[in-house]
Amino acid sequence: MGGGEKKILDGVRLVVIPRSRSKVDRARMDIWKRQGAVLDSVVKSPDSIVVVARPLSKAKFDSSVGAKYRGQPVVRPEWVVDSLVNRRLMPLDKYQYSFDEKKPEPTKEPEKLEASDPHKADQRLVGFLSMGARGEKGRMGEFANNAKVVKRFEEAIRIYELMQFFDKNNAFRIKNYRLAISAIESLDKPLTSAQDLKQFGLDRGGIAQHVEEILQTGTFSKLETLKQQEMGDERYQLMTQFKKIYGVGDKTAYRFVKAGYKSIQDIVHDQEMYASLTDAQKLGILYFDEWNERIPRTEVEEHYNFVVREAEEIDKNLKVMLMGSYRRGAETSGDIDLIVYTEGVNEASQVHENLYKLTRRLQESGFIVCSMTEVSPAMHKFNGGCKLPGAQKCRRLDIIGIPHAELGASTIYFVGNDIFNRCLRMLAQIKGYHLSNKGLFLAADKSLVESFDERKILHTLGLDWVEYKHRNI
DNA sequence: GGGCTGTACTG
DNA sequence: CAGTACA
DNA sequence: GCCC
Repeated sequence: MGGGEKKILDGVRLVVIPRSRSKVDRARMDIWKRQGAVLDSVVKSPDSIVVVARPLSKAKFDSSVGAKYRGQPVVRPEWVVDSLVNRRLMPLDKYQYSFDEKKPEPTKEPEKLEASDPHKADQRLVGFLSMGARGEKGRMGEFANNAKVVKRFEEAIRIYELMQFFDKNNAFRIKNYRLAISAIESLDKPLTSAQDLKQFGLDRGGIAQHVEEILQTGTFSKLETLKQQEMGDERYQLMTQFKKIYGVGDKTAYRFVKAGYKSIQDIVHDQEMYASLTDAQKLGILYFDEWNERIPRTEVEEHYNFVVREAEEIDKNLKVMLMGSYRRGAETSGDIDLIVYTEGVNEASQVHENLYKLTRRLQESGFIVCSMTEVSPAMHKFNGGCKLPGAQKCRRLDIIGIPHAELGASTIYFVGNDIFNRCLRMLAQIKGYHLSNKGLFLAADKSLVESFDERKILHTLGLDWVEYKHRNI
């Protein structure tokens, strides 16, 4: 994060209509402001540019912009986005908003990217996304404060996660603590005050206060309160235990706690309750121990090699790739994540059928021992369990079948981690795109920008390549 | 007070 | 549709 | 927790 580069929108007055307070719109306008734009609610100057953020009728337009409208340029938001991406103001006429269009016609590709400088993007998100690309984490001693704050926040997260089963939803609080942790971990210098987190926008607000408290007093009063609450509440420990059963989320775990169960045995012994469980949950109980064990990296590779050999027997062009935490370099994984595709095959029915063929073959060979999803010629994905020949342990196996053309977007999705994906999707939204496992699309008309080339997807979002091992955010 | 990522499957 | 899962 |  260098700073001090010229602001692309310096002095540009924008009137954005309709006014919206959605998170995405806000984040987007924050970026514009940081790039020097002045945002007005009404036209205040002959130079004002009216940005129509969403399709709008002429009547609405007239009432929004009001009497002060003097024939200013009226453009689609892509004008601003493209100007930022290209680091210069784009010609307005190409981006004219017109009321009659059914779909507001967006620019196809955001032209050629002249520079891919994360600076122009939401600094906070990009800061997190480039985590790990930074300096060595040597000089451990100097970073004691960083570690201390991270540890406290992690403890708080753990307790908030327990509490949200019973009380209100802490998910977004938890998310923000996680983002703060990522920010601190990406810092290339010792943490001495919340000011050090300015580049992430965390130099004021609740998180900043907590950071200051921990740095100055070594204590974190909020955490102490949380610990008090956790202690002496057996329900929390039980919830955590029950939620480790595959297929059991918070609602079901809460049901178990309400029923007074103290162990998984209690669930099985209650015939009525057991009968009410889904097949997946019953498997989750059956394989409780094995599925909560970590799988060594080398064993993940053995499973992969087995599947690859079977796939080759079906069709030389049937490709299998290892995804998930393995791809991020983890020494152990919770499950085995595979993508399968067939060279040159994009048609949905064929994609599904090829996944079906592979799954059937793996079932017949005895590798797949159980399944949580229906195995049919129309399957999109497989979730189940597998065992290597002669092995004792059943491992969780996920396979998704994808059109070859979607390899890049699918890889982003399936390599993860989840937080990385969420940041990326958020960043996409802010920049007027929509990112899913199927591809990167323009938000305006859902037209495909890129799905095959992972690099291109990141690049279009203003990011340089992010190594898989740096996606653990 | 309300929103906060996006998709697929089960029952 | 709610619940759960996947990243 | 953060932002409007």
